[in-house]
Amino acid sequence: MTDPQLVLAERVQQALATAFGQEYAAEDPLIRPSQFADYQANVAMSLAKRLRRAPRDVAQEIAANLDLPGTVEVSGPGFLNLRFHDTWIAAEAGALLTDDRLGVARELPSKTVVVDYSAPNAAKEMHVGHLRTTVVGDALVRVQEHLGNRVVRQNHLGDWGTPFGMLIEHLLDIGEEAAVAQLEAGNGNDYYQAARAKFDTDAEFNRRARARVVTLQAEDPETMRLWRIFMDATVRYFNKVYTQLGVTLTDDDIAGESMYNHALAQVCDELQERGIAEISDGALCVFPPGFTGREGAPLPFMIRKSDGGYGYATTDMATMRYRVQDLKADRILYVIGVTQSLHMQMLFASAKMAGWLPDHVSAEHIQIGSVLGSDGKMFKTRAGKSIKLLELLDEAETRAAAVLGDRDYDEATRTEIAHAVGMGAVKYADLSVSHDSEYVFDFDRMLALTGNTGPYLQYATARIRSIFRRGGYDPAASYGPIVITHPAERALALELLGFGPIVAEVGARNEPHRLCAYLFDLASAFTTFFENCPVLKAGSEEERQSRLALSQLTLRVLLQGLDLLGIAAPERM
RNA sequence: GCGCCCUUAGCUCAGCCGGAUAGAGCAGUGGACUUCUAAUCCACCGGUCGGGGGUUCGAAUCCCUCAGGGCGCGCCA
Repeated sequence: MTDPQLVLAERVQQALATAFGQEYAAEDPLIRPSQFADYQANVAMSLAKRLRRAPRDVAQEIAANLDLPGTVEVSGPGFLNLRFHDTWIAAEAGALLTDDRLGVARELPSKTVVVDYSAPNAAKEMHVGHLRTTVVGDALVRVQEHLGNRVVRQNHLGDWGTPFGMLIEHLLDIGEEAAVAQLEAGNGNDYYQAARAKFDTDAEFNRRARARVVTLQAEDPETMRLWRIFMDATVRYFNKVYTQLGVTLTDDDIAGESMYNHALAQVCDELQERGIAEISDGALCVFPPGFTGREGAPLPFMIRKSDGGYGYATTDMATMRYRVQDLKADRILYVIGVTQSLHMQMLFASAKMAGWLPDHVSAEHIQIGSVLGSDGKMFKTRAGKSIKLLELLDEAETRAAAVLGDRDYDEATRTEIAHAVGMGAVKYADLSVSHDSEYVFDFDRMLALTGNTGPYLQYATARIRSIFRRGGYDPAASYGPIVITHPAERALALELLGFGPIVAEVGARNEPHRLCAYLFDLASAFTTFFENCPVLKAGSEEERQSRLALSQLTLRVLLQGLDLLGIAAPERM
């Protein structure tokens, strides 16, 4: 199976070399999708000036030397309209039938990709934003693994720091059992606020909380026991969210801030000794070049506060070193909110100064945009409180069940479908918009069965399965060969060839929304095919075999694509 | 004050490594159901791509500038 665009690029480059000399063989042929053909090449116009010839002449000359499994025509000021032969498309699509990777190439050489995502903070509210970093991160992880890379998931939990003093004291106040119950139930927010309120108003509690921070830092056994009780209960809640969502994170992927506690002093000492960090106003800071704050003053990346405490900058530096030196990362993806942009830039710059982020390692901040309510502001309830994630997910399933209407399913099947559709809707909404843009959360829109939604794609797979079921065919059996006789068959087959390239692109650019757009286009192409080309009632056995093959391929690509997004597709809807 | 991001159809968003007449979904209007799941489809309507300037054969896309909005900016993480 070959990427159509690559085929065209190679052929056009050959033509360039033949027509204008070997030095043009590596020229980018500027292959782009076209509304007038399958693809177009725009290289003639960009080359015209250098060749001192009219663009149209250049285009003519390329066309004359072009050897294609298709046709070429010069158009407009110098566009090359490229069109494949039907037989070529049919043969390439046919090759997918026996390719269990559906045209997705493995990345060679394989890389080690560390993906930092989800990272809820146990000492802060977990909100819809965490849902998005989790969902997007998990999709990126799935794509990277499918591309053959070694993926190391890192759930950088906020599980350490000064707030844990008051959180532990509050646990003692209300009792371990009550605390665990509250945390497991996902009421960590209420828990935090109760602790906070006492911390702010109750002098005695405040004193205890501060003292508790000290024993925590010293890893006093009893304090550590309490801390573990708190964290275990909290993690059980996180896991509930992950399980319901179908996220691949497990306890093995937890690599929270506490894990780096021991490295912090050494990080600071080393950076100070090497002159990379300096004392400023009593705090130890790195001043990476190019960052300025008020009045042009250099902006500090503070790795030790003046009171000797450490902040997240310190932990992040230790984390970077660990990922590069111990995990042997080739790429590190930080799937973190866009609001952390400046911090990330300073982290990367500081780590480079320290030599902990060498040039051959690529650290990338996958900026996650905020999720907004219908009022265009941060997604909250009317009371201003954050919405609890489990409640939100449950509501998605309830609404999904309602969308299913009165289809004739038994209760268990119904629940199962509602679960898949509800989660698919929520996840697809997070994934189908470019990850760095904000978007407005809207149940009605994400659960719609029409348009670019998860349920629409799931429904598309259910319909295809229905064809096989109705006809008594097995979608896993082999069909074909593929013969193209109708434009809708042609368009569908060509679309199928685009799966491998789009997955590679998503892996390279970390942009799952491109896969969403592709799958939606594919589903649309299938619908057009479905409307125009009877499968079971095809005119001949040959035609039926061909159309079954196209249907089977579409189903497999949709399922594989949805799986890469972390979305399950029910057999029926 | 400094820095980053955003502004594309009534709404929600793509497109932004420059390429032909700027796309999709929803909403609106008009069609298509004795069906391979009509919950799916088709067509139409709808935009001076925030304003202005520049680079270019060609700009939604690159550069400058202005306006409006968001976010961040030494001791929270």
